[in-house]
Amino acid sequence: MVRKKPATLSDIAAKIGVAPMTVSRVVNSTGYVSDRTRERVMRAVTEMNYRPNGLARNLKRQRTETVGLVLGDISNPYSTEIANAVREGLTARGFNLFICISEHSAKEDIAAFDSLVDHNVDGIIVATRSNKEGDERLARIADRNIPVVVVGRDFHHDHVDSIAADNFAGGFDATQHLIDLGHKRIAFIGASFDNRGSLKRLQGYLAALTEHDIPVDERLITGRKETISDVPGYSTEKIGYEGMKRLLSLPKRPTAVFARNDFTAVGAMTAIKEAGLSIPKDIAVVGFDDTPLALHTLPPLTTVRQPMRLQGQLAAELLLRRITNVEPVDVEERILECELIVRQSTVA
Amino acid sequence: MVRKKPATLSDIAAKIGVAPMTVSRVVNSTGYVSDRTRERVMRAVTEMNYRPNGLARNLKRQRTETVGLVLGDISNPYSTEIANAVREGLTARGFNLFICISEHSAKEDIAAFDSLVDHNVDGIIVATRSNKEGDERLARIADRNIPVVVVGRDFHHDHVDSIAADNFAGGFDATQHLIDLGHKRIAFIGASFDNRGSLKRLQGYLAALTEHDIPVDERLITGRKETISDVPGYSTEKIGYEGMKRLLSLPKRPTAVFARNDFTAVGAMTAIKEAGLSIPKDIAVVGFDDTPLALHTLPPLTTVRQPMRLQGQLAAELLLRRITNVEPVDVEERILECELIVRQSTVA
DNA sequence: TGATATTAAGTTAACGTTAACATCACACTA
DNA sequence: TAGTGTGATGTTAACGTTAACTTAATATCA
Repeated sequence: MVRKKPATLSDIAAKIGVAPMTVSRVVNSTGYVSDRTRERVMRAVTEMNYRPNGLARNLKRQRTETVGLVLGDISNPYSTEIANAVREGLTARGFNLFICISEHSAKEDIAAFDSLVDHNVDGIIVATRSNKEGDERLARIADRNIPVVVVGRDFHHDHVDSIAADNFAGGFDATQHLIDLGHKRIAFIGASFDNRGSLKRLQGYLAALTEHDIPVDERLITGRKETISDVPGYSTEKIGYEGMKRLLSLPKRPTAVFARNDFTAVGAMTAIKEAGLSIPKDIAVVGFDDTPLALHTLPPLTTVRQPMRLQGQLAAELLLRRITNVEPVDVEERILECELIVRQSTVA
Repeated sequence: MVRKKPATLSDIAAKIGVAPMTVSRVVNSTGYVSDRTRERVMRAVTEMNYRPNGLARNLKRQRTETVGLVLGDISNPYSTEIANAVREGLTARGFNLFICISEHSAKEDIAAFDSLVDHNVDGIIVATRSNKEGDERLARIADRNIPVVVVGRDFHHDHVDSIAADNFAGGFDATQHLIDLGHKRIAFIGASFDNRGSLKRLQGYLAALTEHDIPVDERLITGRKETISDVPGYSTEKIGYEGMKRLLSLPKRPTAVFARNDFTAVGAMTAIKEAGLSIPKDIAVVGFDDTPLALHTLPPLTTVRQPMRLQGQLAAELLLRRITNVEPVDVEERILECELIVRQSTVA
């Protein structure tokens, strides 16, 4: 498309017969400029629809006042809440936020990192799941002393802060709650047994069973076997629904299910109700995340609340600390507590 | 924080005793470079952890291969789906996507536009709701011949393409469907009567009633009176729940409700079930958007599907057309059809 | 064998801005 | 009246890259 060249500082300067520097001073409200000159410049700026070229400005200034946030699948409340909290923390301090999406693939993770680095953002917050190539690139970025903070990602580096919810404890508590209610056959929906290496919620579930000498029955752990390229990365209603169907067809069905997240729990609940069973009498259900939805299921969903906003706030705070501090700062690795919210899907 | 200066082209060049241009050629795989030199450069690049400075490169090249997307509240499937579709369309063509969030306030809208323009993005897709100041700024940006496409935003400009779902027809069809089923007292949840000026779904509802000579009862239209600064902008389960409660307490309650979106519908369904009423026998429910959730409510939700992905795809396509085309292009203003999906929340 | 390509570099001058310094006029002070 | 301050500008040289041009060596061909 024919794009007439946008006006530059020099264009304005030439038009009214002053030095570009004078225009720069007006535009940035720095240094001395007489009222008369200022006004003439202003008029020209408006007339020519001038906007400073950010690239040139940032190149010269060596900072962009912009932060990048890399999210996986954005269609889940976790990403969303974090993004909002990060944004609030940053805009309050005058920083812009650019969000990049990488649908949980290493390649896209890297592409996102690179495009942010290429735009010279002042720092990066990463909230995608860990993967080998991505971690390597991230380490290289951190090596270059670009401030990086990871959220909910298993990544460690000399000067990368990390924040995560205590998913293990959350999974443990959820399962413990069901055990306390007398359940022995407790299912897990949302991942396969093979994911136990990386999925903390599943680990918590397994640990709780073990602690109470309840044997682990692999048939009770159901859900897509997760790979990094799964899209969406977030476990869905569909997975919950189908997983529950499978569980219901077992010779001896579970009396309780712990779903990996609320969406999955909702899908499971649908399957349970369709089978004509009652919640929690026949089968108790626990979710995870305490999304707004959890209040509006029938019955309302018992779930584990993770402090999503807090994670975002902290991420913004720690990143700004790194960006602003002249002195090197110590690494912070925070694990935040989760809270079991008991509702009627487990106790009538 | 102590940030040791990142290596530049010249640093590499100095280190191995060649001209910066030669390094540039290696890095960009352009022009002629001997194998020996190439290899030496490559080694130095790795050794010094060199990455080209995107600001400088883009400043020189006068393009960034980056597109900005401005979303309102990202915590709703509409934003999410559009973002994903846009992203797909762009990455396929080698463009990066930066997403900015503006919680539906004019101020933040403008801040987002500005920060994108400042980073010299090659084009902008705007999917936030219309507001006066924002529209003005957007017009100024379009005046500068920066490619702009709006999605679901009521904005018209000589060279800004626009895309939207036919929300009016969707609202009409949903209401028509309920009328066809014999309903006379049909409520609308999710906005107030005062929003009829801007809310197409509500207009469709009103038009359908009028066409069938059903008098409009303002008490049956309930929901937050919307202002631009509402956060989140998306109508929620809570609003649906509370709205339905109000409707149920009316002397003569409705026999059907059309909810502004699926979330609102889910909230309404909870309220209906809590009141011991049956869906659809006592009260029929229609939602809007056909989110994944709609399949997993009980009963499954009748809803209006709007082509979210398509909107995103088209937006990417039209924007790329503007970015790529050397010739001026005609304005495209597309209104996409919606589709009524009938499920058991209206017909048993 | 000279003419013409091809390969492999180097040089120069921007892209648009601003930090740092320089200049000059004028007012004020001792 | 010289000395100092300060207000209002201008000048220069980067920031890191690359397009466009130049140079020089080597290869190819009639």
